[in-house]
Amino acid sequence: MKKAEITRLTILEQAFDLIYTKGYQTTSIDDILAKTKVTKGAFYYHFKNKDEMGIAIIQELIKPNFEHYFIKPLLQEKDPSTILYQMMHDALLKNEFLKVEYGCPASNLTTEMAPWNTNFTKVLNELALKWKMCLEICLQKGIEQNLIRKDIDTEQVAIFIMSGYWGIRNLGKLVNSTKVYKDYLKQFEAYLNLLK
Amino acid sequence: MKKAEITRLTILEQAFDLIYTKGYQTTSIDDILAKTKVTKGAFYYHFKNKDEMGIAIIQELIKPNFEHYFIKPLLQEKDPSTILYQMMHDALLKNEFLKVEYGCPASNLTTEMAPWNTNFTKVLNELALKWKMCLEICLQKGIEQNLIRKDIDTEQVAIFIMSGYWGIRNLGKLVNSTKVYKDYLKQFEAYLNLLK
DNA sequence: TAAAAAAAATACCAATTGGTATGTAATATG
DNA sequence: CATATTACATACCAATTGGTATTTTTTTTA
Repeated sequence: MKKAEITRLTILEQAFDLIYTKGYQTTSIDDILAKTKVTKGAFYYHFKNKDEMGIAIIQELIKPNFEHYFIKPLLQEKDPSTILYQMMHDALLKNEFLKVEYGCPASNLTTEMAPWNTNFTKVLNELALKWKMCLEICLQKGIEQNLIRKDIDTEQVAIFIMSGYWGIRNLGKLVNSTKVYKDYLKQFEAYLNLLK
Repeated sequence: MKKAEITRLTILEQAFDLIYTKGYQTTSIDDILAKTKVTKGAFYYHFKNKDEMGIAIIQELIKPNFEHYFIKPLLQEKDPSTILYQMMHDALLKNEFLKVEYGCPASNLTTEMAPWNTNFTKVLNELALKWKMCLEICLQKGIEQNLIRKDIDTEQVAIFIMSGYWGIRNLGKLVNSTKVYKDYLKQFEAYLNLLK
């Protein structure tokens, strides 16, 4: 790996940490420079401006993690309710990338940026849409294999699952404890049984 | 109503609008002054600083609305599943205070402020806790009246309901359409039937 | 190894931020 | 009606913000 690439990646990773813990707007470029020990010249050599860096963080750090924990599991050849429970369980309790006290990075950014920054929202929307689509595909396959009831509306179910995830992340952040995750998972399991 | 009180309330209401639509940090005091046509002297006569105003908005504007839509319905003498569905339905579709494209003000503030402002988080946490408690009380009464299964864990259910609400607010904000609210409500109804 | 291009360092800047100091008008009170 | 207090107005400020211009160092390439 080239030295320049390392610099760039360092900026992205450390900036992600700051933004994830403090929020995008409260993280100043000077904060990032102080943490990375990179100079302003180097920073602006790699990124046109702060927002471009923010988008790069989503694309190059958040997205891969998202693919791993939220998309890949859905493509397995197992029965959907097992898959969905496993996905939720691992996303909440096995993902060391995410910390309960800081919530979900993508959800945080959505809330913070949606009202005034369309670039961020566009990228985040793509992630959400992909997740929804894959959830639906997973459910549809289940229907075809008689593992899921035929009369469910896959879009409705996908939306219900997504909102549950985002919400519990937010609640976890508020109370700062994984206890709520575990409570949530129990009810999620009960809900999934409805689909069979 | 005294003139000074009107000034104060104007600031709170207009500032709420700005913060709800743009976020707390992106709303500057000068923004608020421009919108309200109040001078800086007047502003700082009524509020010690920006954060004190923020807290006042939660206590004096958000909280009453919250009590009306999220607490009061729960105290009715009806069967819980009807109450809960009605509460969710009205909160999402009947509350003109809240707009789909801007999400839930309390949830927005939680996400934005939690990592770095303990004052805000404390007040918001109180709201969340009260909601949870009242949800549990509502369910407990249902159990005693044989309207709700005895074997449910009221805390778990309360947590599941809360996260669903927050999540769907976030999703609504992302896609900017009440369609997801309606989809969500359908599945919420199905989930509530599980409790009977 | 010299020139060119890439990468990084340094110094600077205008705009905005939340907040203060001080002055003045309006209102209440005795 | 005099005085005190409340309510608001104006002008100012230090700190921070994202960003730029310029120079220097490092690396690549011919």
